[in-house]
Amino acid sequence: MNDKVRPIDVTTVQERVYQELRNALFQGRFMPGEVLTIRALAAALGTSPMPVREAIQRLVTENALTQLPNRTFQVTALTLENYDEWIRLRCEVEGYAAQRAALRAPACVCSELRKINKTFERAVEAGDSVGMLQGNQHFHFAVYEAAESDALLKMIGSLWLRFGPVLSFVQNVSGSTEMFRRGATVHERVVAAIERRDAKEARFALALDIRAASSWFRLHHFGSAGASQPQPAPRQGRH
Amino acid sequence: MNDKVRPIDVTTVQERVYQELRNALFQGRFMPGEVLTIRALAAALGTSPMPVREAIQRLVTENALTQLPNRTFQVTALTLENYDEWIRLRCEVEGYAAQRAALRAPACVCSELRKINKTFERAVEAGDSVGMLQGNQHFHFAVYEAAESDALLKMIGSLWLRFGPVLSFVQNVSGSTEMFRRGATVHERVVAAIERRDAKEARFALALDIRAASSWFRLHHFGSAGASQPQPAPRQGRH
DNA sequence: ATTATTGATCTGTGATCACAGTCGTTGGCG
DNA sequence: CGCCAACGACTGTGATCACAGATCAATAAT
Repeated sequence: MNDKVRPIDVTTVQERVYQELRNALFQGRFMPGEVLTIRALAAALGTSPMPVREAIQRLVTENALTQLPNRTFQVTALTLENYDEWIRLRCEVEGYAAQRAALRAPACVCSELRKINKTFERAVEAGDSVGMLQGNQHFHFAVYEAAESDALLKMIGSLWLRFGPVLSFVQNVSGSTEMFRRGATVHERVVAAIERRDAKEARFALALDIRAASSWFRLHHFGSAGASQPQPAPRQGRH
Repeated sequence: MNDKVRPIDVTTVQERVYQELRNALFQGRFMPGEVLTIRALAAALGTSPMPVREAIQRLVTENALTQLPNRTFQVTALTLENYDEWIRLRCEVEGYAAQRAALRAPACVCSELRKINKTFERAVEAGDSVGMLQGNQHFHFAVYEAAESDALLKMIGSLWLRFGPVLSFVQNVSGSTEMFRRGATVHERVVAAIERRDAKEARFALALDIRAASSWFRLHHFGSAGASQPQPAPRQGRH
């Protein structure tokens, strides 16, 4: 019977709405601070408000959306005050993931990572801004998947949700090419560290990548004023 | 007019349900693997099913509850396979919080921490098992609050949610007194490190505390061997 | 006596409705 | 001309209902 019909999607409508909103946030299709209404989303998604409100509540729990005192929802806007806070958290958690990947990843993933980074580099040289963002994201998550921890991967995905809207803002800023080009170099450094199982260096290099990109973002997003440099050196975890 | 009436709770019913369930999980009032039904909870809480399902969905996104393929909900049961995974994550994240606390905390919080730890020690010596758990939790979160990061605090709370049910299981295991007594000693080591702003040592000591407690828990919860015993909760779920 | 089937009951899910707030606009009054 | 009040069009929230799938139990058939 398997040759006659194929399995269909049996997931909940609410789950699909959640995934759709998540993807949209990831790809920066929403602006930071943008107001979302349940009914409008329901109409756009072609469902009733019911699944949408549950999906929205889940995103609020993840801090991807914020509920104002008016009880209206908006895409969480990173302020200058808590921007560095989030970046440092990312350095810790994603650095740990890289460290774990260096200890666990089989050798074959390194060539895979290099291939992904090559695609990323091509997008950079071509000036394809959406390709850059996607390539960068693709590389990072390939590393995190190599850490082989569902819990960790989920946590990182939750962290990235808050930066998706920021990306949308940076898409059309000139000068990003140079920044991404340096990023590709650091990526190679990460892969090399994973290849020789140097967990400490993998962690440092990945945190460096985040820190470099974040300071560039901060400069163009908030302006230079008040910009405090994140911690001078990454702290190594002990085991 | 302020002297005639006092402010009342204007939060959403859904929010209150969420907090109530969260507290219940924190305090280990639910068994790992216990099955929860929306209607039963709604009746127990005195509301309609509507706020409950939203609260439950939020807890599912936090991995505090799990939705089976049956689409029924159960309190997430930590298996031997992913137990260590969660513990290592906790060591990283909570260790980072301790490190941050060491760098930021004003001196006055150290005396506060010592006071909390003293209360904890008294509960240990008195053999008050719920007092031990509460005291331990109280101390840890006092440290994490000293890190002064809402995002971090929320993330840690989310991590602890999964260990609440485990605590309920360990409450009536003999020999916990000795374990907690050692914990109080390590707590003191954490405070000392924070006091002299030794971030590295604070991180190490706090991770040590988690690791020591977790290996003790694992021994009594899963048994010494790799064989994981069937979950202590009722029946349900053959999938 | 044992197995298979059917029926009742309970599960989550989605839609719809009612309601109480909030916001913006428009109308009328000073 | 400017300000304020009232109205109307939104918002999220909670309750209720209808329905499909799953579970369990009792009954019927072998």
